[in-house]
Amino acid sequence: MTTRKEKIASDLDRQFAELGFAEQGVEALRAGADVSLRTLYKYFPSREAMVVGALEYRDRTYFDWLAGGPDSGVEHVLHPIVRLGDWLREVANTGCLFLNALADHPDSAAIREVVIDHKARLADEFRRRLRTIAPDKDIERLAETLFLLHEGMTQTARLHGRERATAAALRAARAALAAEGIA
Amino acid sequence: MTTRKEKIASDLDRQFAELGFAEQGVEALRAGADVSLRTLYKYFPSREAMVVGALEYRDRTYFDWLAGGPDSGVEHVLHPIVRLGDWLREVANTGCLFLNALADHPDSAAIREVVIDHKARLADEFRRRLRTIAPDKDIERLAETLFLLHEGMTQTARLHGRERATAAALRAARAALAAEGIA
DNA sequence: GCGACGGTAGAGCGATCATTCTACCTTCCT
DNA sequence: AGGAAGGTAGAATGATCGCTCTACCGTCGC
Repeated sequence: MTTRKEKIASDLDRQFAELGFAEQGVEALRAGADVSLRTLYKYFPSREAMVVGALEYRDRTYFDWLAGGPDSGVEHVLHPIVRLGDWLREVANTGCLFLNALADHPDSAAIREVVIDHKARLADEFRRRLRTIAPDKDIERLAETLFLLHEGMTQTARLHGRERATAAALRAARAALAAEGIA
Repeated sequence: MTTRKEKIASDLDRQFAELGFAEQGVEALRAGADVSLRTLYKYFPSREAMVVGALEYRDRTYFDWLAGGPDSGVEHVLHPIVRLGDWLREVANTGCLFLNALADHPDSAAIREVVIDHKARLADEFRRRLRTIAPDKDIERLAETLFLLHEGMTQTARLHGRERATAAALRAARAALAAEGIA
């Protein structure tokens, strides 16, 4: 079931991703979501709430999108990085939506919180997957490395292109796994 | 010799780094640089020019700052990553100034250009250093990987802390070098 | 039929922004 | 001394912003 709020949040997310945060006023967001200003403010009572709503929407859909793929082995661990490559192909390549939001609203505690939550969830995803292939090892350092590669890939894709960034991230990830004696 | 314009550019850079781009109006920039509005506009005739001026200033100083350190071996190659750790300690930890500028002004061709130039120069720095330790190898893939780690480290430092991000980047860089049979 | 309800359109408000302009001051060359 | 050059302070301007408000409309149940 898609609620009306969910539909609007999806439109907001798409607009922020395509056009950035700074250059997108509330009136433009309203037009893009095809609702009246009053209705928009009913569900998101301030511009900041619209940004938070869009980020929360993307947080939800991103982890759904991550599901599937190989369910064991090294490929299972590397799947979020491969999948990020697909994501970067589908959406406009303007870097990480969460970090862009942070850059545009450095003083908003609510936005900072949702960004940190999303990134923490992503780091946990890597830990969870690593434990499936190395249950008796300390995988914390590897999890940090994979997270770093994931972040770097998003930013690098803007400058070096998606394919080269993905390949570099995967190469480095495999080397890091090998260096720790995994796979 | 420090020109007046250079001094103002340095003040702009500091202010953008500490407080971000979005929340810093021209009047605040003027106060921070301790000049009159007219003088500020004389050297930087628009707000966009102020952003470009600050980025160009940082581009210049960053490569000066990078000089020094070990002048051969793997440590020479990894020096930009180590040095980035120092940089992240000195300045406010708000991510990469260049990518933040891009996030805040997605439609400005001038800003996009200076960002891309800076990042290309950084990638070249890694290529140059790699050639000193592996003159007869194809180091392009390694250069891409080191660049990716550098970018990822900046972003990860905001969330995982500077030390852990630096350590993860260095570990992954050494593993990548080893995987390619270097060092 | 009709009133309540939940929606729309869009004008209006106050604040803030980038930019320009006026008026004055200091410094230094001749 | 005098005047040009180049600085200052800060008010004025016009545009834009986030947000609120008024007025109106279609669709229900009864």
